[in-house]
Amino acid sequence: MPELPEVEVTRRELSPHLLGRVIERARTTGPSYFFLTTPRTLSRRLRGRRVESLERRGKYLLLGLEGGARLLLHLGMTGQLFFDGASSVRLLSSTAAASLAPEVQARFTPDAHTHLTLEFEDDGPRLFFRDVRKFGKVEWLPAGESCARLDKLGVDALEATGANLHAAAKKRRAPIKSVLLDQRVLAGVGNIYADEALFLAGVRPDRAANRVSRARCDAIVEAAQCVMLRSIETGGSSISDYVRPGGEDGGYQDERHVYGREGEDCPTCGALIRKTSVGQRGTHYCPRCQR
DNA sequence: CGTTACACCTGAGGGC
DNA sequence: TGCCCTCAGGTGTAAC
Repeated sequence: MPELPEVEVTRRELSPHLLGRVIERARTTGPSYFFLTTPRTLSRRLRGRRVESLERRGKYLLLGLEGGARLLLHLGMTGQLFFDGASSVRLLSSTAAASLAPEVQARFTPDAHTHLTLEFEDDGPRLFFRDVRKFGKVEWLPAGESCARLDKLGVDALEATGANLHAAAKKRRAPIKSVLLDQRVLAGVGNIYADEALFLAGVRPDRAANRVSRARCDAIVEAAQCVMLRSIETGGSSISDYVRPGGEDGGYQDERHVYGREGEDCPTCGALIRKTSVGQRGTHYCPRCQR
C-alpha cells in the first residue's frame, strides 16, 4: 500500500505527537517474519527509551531513540501506523465494518493484526502498528549500526534527478517501469506513482529502459516528484488500507490519472485506459498518450 | 551481473 | 451460501 507519499504523510503527522515522549512498554504479537528482531528483544530494548527523531528513507521510517539506537519500520502492503482514538472502517475487520451503518466510523480497538503497540509514560495516546498481511517490518538497529536494507537504497525519489534514473536505465533492457520501481535506483517510488509518472511523462511502462532517452528520464523523474508532492499535500492515497495516523483517509485516490482506472477514459485524450502486467505488477496506461 | 518467477500472508471480490 | 480463483500499494531470494 504505502509508497513514499503515504510514508511521508505518516512521518509528518506522527512526529509532533511522538517526539520527546518516553516509551513505558511495548506490546507485541508472537514471533513472525514481521519481526526482524524478535518481539521479546524488541520489547526489552524499547522500554524506557525517549523518542528523539523520526526520519524517512524511501519507504522506511526510522525512529531515533535516546542513546542512538533506532527502530526501523516498513509498512509493507497493508501496514497502518496510528494513534489511540483513530476511527475508520479501514481499521476494522470487514465483518466488524459490515455490521456498522455506512456513515459510522467505529473507534479502533487492538486486534490480532495489531503487531506492535507503544505505551508511553505520559499516559497519552498509544501508537499502534497494524498490518493484516505482515509484509511490513520492524527491526531494532543498535546505536551506530545501519543495515543492509537501508544501505542498498538509492537516492530518495524526492531528491533525485533525471541523471540518476538515466544512469541506471541505459544499462538495462528491463521495462522502464521495473527500473523506476527498483529501490536501489530511486528510493520511494511504488506501483501507483510509477504508473502515474509514466503517464504524465508520456512513456509506455514496458519500453526497454535502455531505449528511454535522457530527456525522457528527466520528464519521468519530474513527473514522479510532481505527483508525489501533490499526493503528500492531499494526505496520500487511501485505496484499501492506508489511513493517516489520526484515522483520516488521504485524498490522492481521487486525483489518480490512470492507476486503477482501466476501462475509463484517459483524462487527456479520451482513449480507453488499459491494464496489463509489467514485471508481475498490475500496470495502467493510456495507449494513445504513452509511446 | 541482469532478469524473471515465486515466495511470504491475509482478505476481498467475482464467477459458478 | 459456499467454493475456488485471482488480485492487492512490497521486497527478498533462487534459478536461469
